[in-house]
Amino acid sequence: MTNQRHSLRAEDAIMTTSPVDTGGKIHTMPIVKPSDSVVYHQGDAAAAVFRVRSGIVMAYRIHCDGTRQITGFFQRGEMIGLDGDGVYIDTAVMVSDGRLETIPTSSFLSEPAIQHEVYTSACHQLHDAQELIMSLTRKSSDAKVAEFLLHLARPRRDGETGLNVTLPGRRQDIADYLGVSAETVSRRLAAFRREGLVELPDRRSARILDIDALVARALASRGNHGLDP
Amino acid sequence: MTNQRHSLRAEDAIMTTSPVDTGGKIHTMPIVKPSDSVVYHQGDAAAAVFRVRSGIVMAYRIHCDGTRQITGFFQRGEMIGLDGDGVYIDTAVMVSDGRLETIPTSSFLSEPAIQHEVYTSACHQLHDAQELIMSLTRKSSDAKVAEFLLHLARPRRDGETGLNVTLPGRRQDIADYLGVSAETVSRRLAAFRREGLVELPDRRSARILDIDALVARALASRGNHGLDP
DNA sequence: CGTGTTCTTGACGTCAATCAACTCCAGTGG
DNA sequence: CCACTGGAGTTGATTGACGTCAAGAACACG
Repeated sequence: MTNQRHSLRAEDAIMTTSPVDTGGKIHTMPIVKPSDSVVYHQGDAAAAVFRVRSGIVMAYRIHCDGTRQITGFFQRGEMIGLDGDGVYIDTAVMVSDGRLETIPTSSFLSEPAIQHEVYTSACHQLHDAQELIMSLTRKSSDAKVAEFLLHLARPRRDGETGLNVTLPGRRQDIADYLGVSAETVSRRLAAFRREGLVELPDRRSARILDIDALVARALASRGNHGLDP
Repeated sequence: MTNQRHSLRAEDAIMTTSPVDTGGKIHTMPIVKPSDSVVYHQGDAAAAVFRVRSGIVMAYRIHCDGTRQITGFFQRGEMIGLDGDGVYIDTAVMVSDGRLETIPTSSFLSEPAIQHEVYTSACHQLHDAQELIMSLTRKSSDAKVAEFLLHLARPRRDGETGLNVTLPGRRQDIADYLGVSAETVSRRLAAFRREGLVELPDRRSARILDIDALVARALASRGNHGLDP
């Protein structure tokens, strides 16, 4: 129903799944991954988790009816590839060029410190997933898009009057993350532009002009078009 | 917007937060918790995780606008109270009488086996949260309710022609889990009853009569009322 | 400059929230 | 035993938001 073309170069996955084991040493050197390459596939045996060193990674799952749900965008410092039963629960793809650190699952069975770090990361992601659930079910499409822009702006604020954000993917990618249609994303962005809340210099970037107004839009829940009494 | 009355007896929480530390022994005796009592509160310092021994526990979060999102129902063997930063990320309440095992967080710093078990549980919950995200955003209310009934029936199948499930909470609770209104839950259940898919002996239980038809309804995505070609 | 992809914009239909009655209990007290 | 009460559930009518379909515009590619 959504997009069937996942635009992934499958051959890139080869260099991924082989964990870099530097002769007994557990901590591994970062591997370079080009844009659009697959980090790991949903359902594959989970040999390692990865820590993002640079670039943006997106994780998604394919529904039985072919629709795609993007479960998260990950940046520097975040862990991806967590599993519970030795199998990856989602697919991870590079959205831009970047570097990843490989941490074999065998290593954190022996090293409690690493295990604790991975555990903490899992809890954070659980927290994020629950936040996403709140957003997806209780917010209007308007609020979803507004919140999404603010979420992107949070880590990278330029101290200027406006905030520049690079949109991680096409309209359809954003739509698959927010659980709306691509047309709706387009409509809401256009509305924000018309009202002077954002500028849209090109397809992959946005510039926030009125952050307070955007925050107000992000907080509004279903059918709530103003402030509460 | 949803319900403000959380019907919780706050005084019950007292016996909860004190972890049962039997003189240096880490594994703890189960504590008895009556229905509607609070296991822990969102935002409280996370002193322990809990394993459910009997009864049903529900976890929820309160949105800034007062709406409630139930993040899960937990039964025997499942872990609750996971955190990443020493603070509970949701509130847990007993839906029925039950017993809980208390596992102080301090203990699984020293015991890797426990930590690994908690980590595995965190990953499972992450998996469940992502499944919930898929359901919430891509499915019709019809499919949500059907899937919910099947989810409840999975752990406790009676080998008979019909499957009896006890509904964990009122209509509003189910609604807050599925991200729909209570009226919609009522309507969908009534529709299933009218079509002979389920029986509703009383308010807190359901009996699945035609599980295949229910599965078909659960798989249907938005606007898909029949089979695919 | 042609072709395919991505984005935008409009028209229309549908599903579910909302509001509002009404019913159905469980508990309470006369 | 029955009226009263309040919460839970059901059902109907209405409305709005968003998905879908479709056509066009903007952009990227060779």
